[in-house]
Amino acid sequence: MTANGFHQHDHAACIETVLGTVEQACAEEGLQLTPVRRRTLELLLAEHRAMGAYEVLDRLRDEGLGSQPPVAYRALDFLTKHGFAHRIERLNAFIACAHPGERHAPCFLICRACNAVAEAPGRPVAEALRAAAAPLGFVTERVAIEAEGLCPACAVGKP
Amino acid sequence: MTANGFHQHDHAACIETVLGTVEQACAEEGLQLTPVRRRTLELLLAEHRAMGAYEVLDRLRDEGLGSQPPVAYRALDFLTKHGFAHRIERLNAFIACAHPGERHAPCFLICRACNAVAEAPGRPVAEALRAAAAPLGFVTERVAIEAEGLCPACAVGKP
DNA sequence: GGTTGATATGTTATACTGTTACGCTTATCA
DNA sequence: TGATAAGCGTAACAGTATAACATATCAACC
Repeated sequence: MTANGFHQHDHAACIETVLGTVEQACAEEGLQLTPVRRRTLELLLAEHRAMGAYEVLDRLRDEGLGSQPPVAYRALDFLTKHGFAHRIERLNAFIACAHPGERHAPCFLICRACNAVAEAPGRPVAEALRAAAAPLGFVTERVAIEAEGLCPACAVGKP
Repeated sequence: MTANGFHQHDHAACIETVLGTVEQACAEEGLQLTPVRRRTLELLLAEHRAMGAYEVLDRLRDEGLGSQPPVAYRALDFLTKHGFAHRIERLNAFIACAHPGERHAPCFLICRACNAVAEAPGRPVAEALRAAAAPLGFVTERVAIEAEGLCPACAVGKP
């Protein structure tokens, strides 16, 4: 058991579930979940936090799965492009998607104290953003919605 | 006249207005609008677009106002900290605030074609984000809300 | 006047993040 | 079988950001 979305949960089971979902999605869409890509996703899932590209690269290198930055960036690009992972702009880091398969506009809550990142239901927020953009004639394609603050655990007793 | 917020406007007048507002705000709050800080703000205002820190630094260096990265970063930190400029996470860049003084949760529209950045009314979006975060026990302190897409000018004819 | 503390700046070095470019391998398919 | 595309390996480099330490300035205070 470890923290995810600020809550305790069965970590191993959640990894299995997500991996299975992603495998299925790749099969259905003809995407190649190659060893590097799969292992990268597994690393993100195992950590259950936002990881920098170079942090991922270090792990991959340890396992003989690529030693140069482009290897990690390509894998992360693949994962983010297909919604299996997300990029946290504020942290220049990446996190495994908590709900792969579901078409969702993610929104992230970043704890400034412990760096935990939770994925919150972002549909209403994304809609509000689109609504704000439309009057200006702006065509919204992607959104990055991130809140920084304190997670429940860190909010207790910390100013 | 040049583009701001995807619209034409009187550029010189808008620079004057903002500078005046910021000067007043600094006076009232006892903040030091030093030469480097003031010039940095002027640069951002004159360009009326998101500028990278090193781009700002190059200009400052040309004018003998500091030649090393920390100089630019400190000035930009000061401006963003006090709401006179904003950081665009998606671009690793900075832009002068269009409405200094007004307490506002900014939300940005970034054109992926011409890189123009507009500041849109973000209050409803920020509120929606807070509403999404609260049930998880997250205490929101700052928000970064950015939309990427096409501005009105670039949306015409471009796919 | 001199001291002290707070704030801002100057400077060096370094760390972190991301991309370009090129070549090789493999899989696929006409 | 040859052409094409996708993925990976590698080297080199470009862009972004900070740590650490020195210096300067100025106001408050004794």
